Order: sequence, then C-alpha cells, then structure tokens
Amino acid sequence: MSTKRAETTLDRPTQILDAAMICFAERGFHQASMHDISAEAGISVGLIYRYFKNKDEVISAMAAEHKKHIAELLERAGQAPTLLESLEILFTSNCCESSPQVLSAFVVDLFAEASRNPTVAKIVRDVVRTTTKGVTDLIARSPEIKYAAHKLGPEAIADMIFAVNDGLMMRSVLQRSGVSSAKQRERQLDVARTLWRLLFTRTSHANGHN
Amino acid sequence: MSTKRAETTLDRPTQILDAAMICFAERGFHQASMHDISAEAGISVGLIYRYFKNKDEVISAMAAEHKKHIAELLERAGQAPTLLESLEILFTSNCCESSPQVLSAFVVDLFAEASRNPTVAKIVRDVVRTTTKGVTDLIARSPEIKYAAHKLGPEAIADMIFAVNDGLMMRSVLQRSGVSSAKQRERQLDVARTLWRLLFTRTSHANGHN
Amino acid sequence: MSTKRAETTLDRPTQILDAAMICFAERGFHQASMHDISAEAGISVGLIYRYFKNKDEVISAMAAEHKKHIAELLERAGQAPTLLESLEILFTSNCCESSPQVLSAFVVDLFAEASRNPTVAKIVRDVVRTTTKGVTDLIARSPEIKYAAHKLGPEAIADMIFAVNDGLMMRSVLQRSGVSSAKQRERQLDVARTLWRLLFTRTSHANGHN
Amino acid sequence: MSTKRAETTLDRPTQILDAAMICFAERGFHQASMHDISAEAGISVGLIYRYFKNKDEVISAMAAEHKKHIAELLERAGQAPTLLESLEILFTSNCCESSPQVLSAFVVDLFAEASRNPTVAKIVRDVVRTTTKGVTDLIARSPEIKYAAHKLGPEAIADMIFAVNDGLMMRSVLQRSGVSSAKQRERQLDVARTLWRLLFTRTSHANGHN
DNA sequence: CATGAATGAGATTTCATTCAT
DNA sequence: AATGAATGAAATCTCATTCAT
Repeated sequence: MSTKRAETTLDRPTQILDAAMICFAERGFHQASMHDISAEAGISVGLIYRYFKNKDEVISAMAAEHKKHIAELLERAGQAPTLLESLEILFTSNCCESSPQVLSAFVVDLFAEASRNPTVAKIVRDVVRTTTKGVTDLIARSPEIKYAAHKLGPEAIADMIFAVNDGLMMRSVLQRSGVSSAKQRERQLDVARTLWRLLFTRTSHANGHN
Repeated sequence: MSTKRAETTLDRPTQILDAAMICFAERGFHQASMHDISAEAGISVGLIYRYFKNKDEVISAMAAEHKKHIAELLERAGQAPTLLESLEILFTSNCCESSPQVLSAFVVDLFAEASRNPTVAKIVRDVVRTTTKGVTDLIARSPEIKYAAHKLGPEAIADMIFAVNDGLMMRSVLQRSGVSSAKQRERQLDVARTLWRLLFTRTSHANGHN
Repeated sequence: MSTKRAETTLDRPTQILDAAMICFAERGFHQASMHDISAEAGISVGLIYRYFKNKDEVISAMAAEHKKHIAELLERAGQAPTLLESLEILFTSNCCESSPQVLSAFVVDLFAEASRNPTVAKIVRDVVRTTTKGVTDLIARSPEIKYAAHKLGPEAIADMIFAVNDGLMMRSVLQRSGVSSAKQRERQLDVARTLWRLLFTRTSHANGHN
Repeated sequence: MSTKRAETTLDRPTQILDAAMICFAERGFHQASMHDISAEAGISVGLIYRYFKNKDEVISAMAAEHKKHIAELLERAGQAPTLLESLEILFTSNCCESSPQVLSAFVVDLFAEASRNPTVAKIVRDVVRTTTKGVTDLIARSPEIKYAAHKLGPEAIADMIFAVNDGLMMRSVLQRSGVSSAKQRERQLDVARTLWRLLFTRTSHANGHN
C-alpha cells in the first residue's frame, strides 16, 4: 500500500525524467537508450512514448526541467539577506541534490547538445539570460557593489561570476572517482568564493574615491 | 608516386583527424558516423580502420591532438614579453584557426566525453594539469603579480583564469548563427580581459595612476 | 439510460464498424490502428475488444458487413422493372452512401486482404458467388436477353458485367483529389452502361430501330 | 564459380526487388517486413538500405518495375499482326512469368497502395494512361474496328477492355489453392476473349450500314 | 459497461566493423 | 594501400492486446 502510495505520488513524467537524468548523466544524451531509461524507471519502453513523443522531447523536457530548477534556485537566492549569501545558495546547491558529478555531467552534455539542437539551445539560452538578469539585479541592488575596488558594472560582474562557475562545472566532470569528490568540490568553491571576495571587497581607499 | 600532390603531404592520420574534427564539432562524437568522417576526408571507411583500431581510438586521438595543440599554444604564450600578452595568445587563438564555434563545440563535447570515457578523461585531465602548471609558472615569474591588489597565490589565479575561460567557451556554443559571432566573441573576451585587469592591477596606492 | 441520446440508438458493434470503415478506407487494414478506430468511434480501445476478439475479427466483420450491404443491394435490384434499371441500382449506389473513393479504396483493400486472409477470402468469395448468381438469374429472366445480338449465356454475361464493374472500381482509387470526382465517376459509369447496351441490344434486325 | 557468376549476373537492386515481389505478393506491402525481404533475397537487412533509402522507396521501385514490365508488354503487343493477337499478348502473359496469383495479388495491392501513397499513385496512373493510349492506338489502326457491330470509339473500347481485365485480375486473387488455377485462369480468359469477340466481330448487316 | 495505462514483441532504420578484392 | 559491399547488433518507435480500476 505504501509502495503504491509512493508510485502514485510520483507522476509518470517526473518518474521518467528522473530516470532519464540518471541515464543521461551516466552515459550522455545519445548513448543512453530509451531502453536504459525505461529500465532505470522500472517501466516498459512503450510507456515512455505515452508521455513523450520521442527521445528528442525527453531531452527537451530535461532541459526545461533544468530551467525550472534553476529558476527556483534563483528565487531562493534572491531572498537571502546579503549578496554573498545569495551567491552561496545559487552556486553551492548543485552538489547537494544528486551526486555532484551527475549534475555537472548533465549540464556539460546539455550545452554540447545545445550547440546542435535548436530546441535545447533555445531553452539553455533562456536559462542563461534569466539567471544573468537575476544576478545582475541582485548585484545592482546590493550595497556591497558601491564600495567595490573596481568600476565594473553589475552585468559585467554577473557575467564573470557565471563564467567562473560554468568553467568550474565543466572541469568538475574530470574528477576521478578515487579522489574525494567532496574535497575537490570544496577546492572549486574556493575559486568561486575567491572571485566573489575579489569583486565585492571594499578597499580602504576606494571607498572615498568612488 | 610523384603524381600525387598535396594529398601526400598530409599524412593519412592527420587527414582523418582533420575530417573528424569537422564532423565531431558539427554533430558530436556519437552522432558523427565513421562514414561521415570518411566522406569528409574523401577516403573510404575501411581506410580509417587501417590507421585507427576503432572509433574510440579516433576520439582518443582527437583528444591527444587537442592536447598537442594546447601544448604548442602554451609554448608560444610562454615566449610573450608580458603576462597579459601571454594570456592574449593563450585565450584568443581559439577563434582564429577554424570558425570560433567549431572549436568550442568540440571542446565542450570533449569534456562531456571525458566524464564517461576514462581514456579521454585521462588526456583532458593531463591538458588541464599541464596548462594550469604552465600558467601558474607564468604568473609566478611575472612582475605584475607582486604589486597586485590581492594576496592570491599564482595557482589560485591560474585556476580562476581558466575557470573564466572554460565558462566562456561553454557558453559560446549557444551563439545564434544570426548574431555576429565576431561581436559576441569580442564581448566574451572583454569578460576575460576584465578579470585579468582585476587580478593584475596594482594595489590602491598604484590605483590612482591607472 | 434515457439520458443517452442518439448514441444508444446505434449499437456498439455498428458504431465500431462505421468507424473502422472510415479508418480502413483512409489508411488500409494494416495501417489503421485499433487506436485510430477507437478515436474515430469516440470510445476507448478496450471497448472494441469487448465486442471483437481482435483486429482480425474486426476486419472479418467488415467483410461480413460488406456482404450484407451487397445482399441488400441485390435484393433492391431484383425488384426493378427492367434489367437495365436493376443494373443501375446495383452499380451506381456505391457512390452515394459515403464518398465514392472511400468505398472503392475499401473494396480494393478487401480483395487484397482476401488474397492472404482465408476468413476474408471465404466471405468475399461468397459475395461474388451470390451476386453472380443473382445477376445471372436476373438476366435469365429478362426479356432483353432473348433478342440480343450474341449467343452468350446469362452467366457469361454476368461475369462480364461484374468484371467491368470491379475493374472500374479498382481504377477509381487512382482519382486525383483535384479533379472532380463526380465527373470521373460519370465517365466510369459510361463505360459500364456502354457494355450493358452492347450486351442487351437486339440483333441486327432490330438494330435499325435504335 | 558458376554460382558466383549467377550472383554477379543479377545485380543487387534486381535481386532485392525480386525478393520483394515475392514477399509483397505473399503478405502485402505493409505486412511484409524488411527482414522478410532480406531473408527471401538471402542477404542481410542492412544491405537493402544501401540500395534503397527506405521501405517506401522499395515499394515505389516495385511500382516502377511494374510500369517497365507493362511497357515492354505493350511494345511486344504492338508488333503482333492482328488486334486479337495483340490483346492475347497483352492480357495472357501475366500468368506465365511467375505464378498467376502472385502477380494479381501484387497488382491489387499496388492499387490499394496507390489510393494512399501519392508516389505510387503517380506511377500507377502513368501506367494506366500509357497502356490505355497504346491500346487505343492499336484499335484505331486495326481494320477490325471498321466493320464492328457498334459505333464505339477506340478509347471507349480500350477502357472497356482494361476494365474487364482489371476486374478479372481483382477477382483472381480469390482463387482457392485447392482448385486448379490453370482451369480458373482459362475461365477468366474466356470472359475477356468473349468481350473481344463481341467488340470486334462484324455483323453481316452492320458491314453495309457503317 | 467502460476506461486507458501498461506491456512487450516486432518493425524500420542506422552504423561500427570486417573482409574479399 | 585502398575500397566499399556486407553484416548484424542495437536503437527508436509503434501497436495489438490485456487488465486493474
């Protein structure tokens, strides 16, 4: 009974996308087969096609899911009291949900897919635009920016923060399973945090000049 | 023998890898077929197998080629008179060789592949290690670092520079063909250069001079 | 119960077979899916299986329906005052019921199916036998035959009439939607009527009167 | 060696189409699988795709083959000394090449397919147009027509002859394997020949009148 | 009686790889 | 060295049929 409850709680599309996430992260969009996904989800292949027209639509739905996920994150980040706390929320949550590598492998694949699949490209571009806008606003509204040791505009700062973050994510797929991934993750976050500090720390003098 | 022209100048493996680069960038490692590659190279499928054991080996060879390419770049960068010039060489050359998006699509795919293919992962990790080491040394040796407005060690700086660069590369695959890619590329370089300025600008005392 | 309107008037099997007729004529027996039929009938797939054991039985039922339909036609034709009027009834009704091409596409498919499906073949053979017998009788009883310009027996005549008719039906599936189908249908009927005239026109002695 | 010779004589496309003919006649276009065809041809499934883009193209090629075949027949029929001999060539050859039912099952299926597949429809319409034209010319040029007991034009006569023939072909798919097919075929030819006699026999009187 | 989610076998199609020439 | 015909496994997708509700 409780098992049935659990099954009913998760609607099929979600169940399928959850399975797809695992398969896609593990083997890539085009090496994970529909059979792999169905097996991972514990259902038959045909059933996937009741909810998704074809594999491309599963991939697009995954991209859309990613977009939704990022939007939620942005929402939560916007409610943090300080800018640095917002950034922490935005950029550290990745590793908690599923295993850290899973997500980065998926995202890197998503960008690779975007370079060839117009539907996915559109969604990913939308994610990029929305998050950049969100963080730009966050920065513009934050007091930290006013006393920064540089004259960069909020958007330039946001661009840089995202570039560093995406770069770190891209490299995180290289992590060897042997090495403690928590440790490597920490090392990566250090790079991001260092940048933030660099960008938002006031210099004693700059204060008066700006 | 002497009847054959330019074709003979290019040895077969190179000819094949050049074709593979185009196909892989265009369609991705696992959607480009061996037939695509042979057609692009203007040879028969079978001939590829005389020089490469199988498709995976072509992919690995591409990764190795990338490594070699990056090593040459690093070499050239090391000979520049100033640190900023070194960085320019290192990070702006991408766009010149082939079309700009081609290379970034390939590199993003390479990282995606590395997350699943141990052989490729090993090579890419090696590239990362070598280049980081190279740039770290470059920074350590440079006078600019001594008067920087921060206390970051050379390796932390190198990490950050690469993170930004990889992140920009990842995003560059999203470029719409409609929009001037030269312009967008310039905009991306601006982000990178801004970071360099930020990292290598003298302390507040020197600040007034700029 | 009384809340249901017209739908109840039509019993389920008929409703299903009506839908099947449309689907089969449109896409063919083996390209129309059970889902297509259920959708056309406005019911669920499962419900079809309450009334028909499987798809083959739906096909057989369609054949049987066709047989019944032809039998009725033959009955009506038998009541016409003259032989020519009987033939008109028999061979011109096709076009009136549904769209003209629909029926011919269905019948051609039915014969194609009969060549492989014994159950359908049995029914179609039965239709052929019955109608040939019917028309043979009609001819034998008619006064027109006595003074015909030839010495063909009633059955030979019936065979010929049916051959022409089936041949015209077979060709009618080729009609381009662009061209007026009414016009083309008329042109086809002309061929049939010409044959009838040829078969039932009096000998040369009477020839001068026409 | 002689086996190899035999294989080389038959080029692959022909070999595949020969196999397809058997499969299509036996099971119909859409129930014969590509695997069936490959098995019948004694080759692998994949090889079919080297010569035909997809199944539809195999079907279209079969239609084209049919067209070519009919054209040859028409050519041969045109060289016969008398009209009746021409008709004999045109309409009796069907049964000789392969088994009689095979061809008629194929042709009926071809028409059924034509009612839904535009490419096939185009080819079949072309066959119909060409053959009608050919036989119309044959009739117009023949002396038999001049003294016929009727006033039908050559095209009306050709239409009628083809209608009867197609109708007979359609019905021939119903033949039971138990019954001697040669006998039934003979019976069908009788109907056709009776029509020809009817159309081309001069009446003693008509001679003077026309 | 009625639904439609679910299954799984099977169809079409692609593609890495081999091998005779 | 070079070709490209040939293979066959595997991938995507469809569909007749069942069954719990």
